[in-house]
Amino acid sequence: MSPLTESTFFILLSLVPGAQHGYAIMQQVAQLSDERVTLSTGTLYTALKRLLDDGWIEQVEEPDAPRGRKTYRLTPSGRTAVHEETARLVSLSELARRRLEGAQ
Amino acid sequence: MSPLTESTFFILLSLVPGAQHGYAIMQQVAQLSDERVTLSTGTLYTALKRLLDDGWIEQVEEPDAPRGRKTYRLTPSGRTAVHEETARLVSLSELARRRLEGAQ
DNA sequence: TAACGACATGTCGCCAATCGACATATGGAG
DNA sequence: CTCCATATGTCGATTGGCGACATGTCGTTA
Repeated sequence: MSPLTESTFFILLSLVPGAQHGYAIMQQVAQLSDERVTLSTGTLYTALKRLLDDGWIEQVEEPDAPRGRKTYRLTPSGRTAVHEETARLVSLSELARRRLEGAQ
Repeated sequence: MSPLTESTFFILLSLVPGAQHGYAIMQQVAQLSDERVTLSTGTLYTALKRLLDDGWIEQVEEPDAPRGRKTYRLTPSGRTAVHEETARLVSLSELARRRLEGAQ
C-alpha cells in the first residue's frame, strides 16, 4: 500500500462522516485544512474517478438529487485505507519528532 | 510550501543527525522505515539532485572520502523544511484521528 | 432583464516525482 | 576469478496534481 497523496487523503477524510457530492467535498477539504488545501476541479474529478475505479468510494443513488449532482460514499475498503493511512501518518510524525529532538 | 513526498522527507530525515553519502542514506531510510520504504537508485539520485538545486542540502568536501563517494548535509533551509513538514504531518494526523473518532 | 457570482461537473495538456531497468566501476571475500 | 556489497548515475514509463478551458443552472441584484 503506497502512501496516499494529500489531496486523495483529504477527499477520503471528508467522506468519513457521511456521503457527499463533489463540489461539497471541495469546499469541505478547504475548510478542514483551514484553506491550506484548495483542490482544483481537475484534481478533484480525476481523483474521484480513480477512487471509483479502485473501489474506495461508490456512487449513491439519490432520486431527489438536484440536477446532475452525484453523491459518493466510502466503501469498506475505502474506510480501511483511511485508517491505514492515518496510522502511517501517526507513526511517521512520531518518528520525525524523535529524530528532531535528537533521541535517535 | 507544498507537501513533501515520502521519499524526499525520509531522505531529509536521515540527514538530520549529520552528513551522509547517497548509498548510506538509502540504507538508513530502509532501516528508519522498518524496510517499508526502500528507495530505488533512480528515486534517490534524482531526489538528491533536486534537493541540491533547491538549496536544501549541500555537498560536503571530504578529502579523505574513498572513491567517488559524495557526502551531503542539510542546509539551514533544509532543516527548516523538515521542521515545517513534521508540523504538517503532526497536525494532519491529529485531524485524521479526530475525524475517525467521530468528534467533528 | 441582463449580468454576475455561486453551484456543479467535466476534459486537456503540462509538469513533477517515483520506479524499475540498465549501465558502470571498485573493493573484499571465498 | 568470480561474486557480492558498495557506490553513483541515466532513461523511459507511469502516476497524479494543477491551471485553463468548457458547459450549464440557479438566485440575487443592479
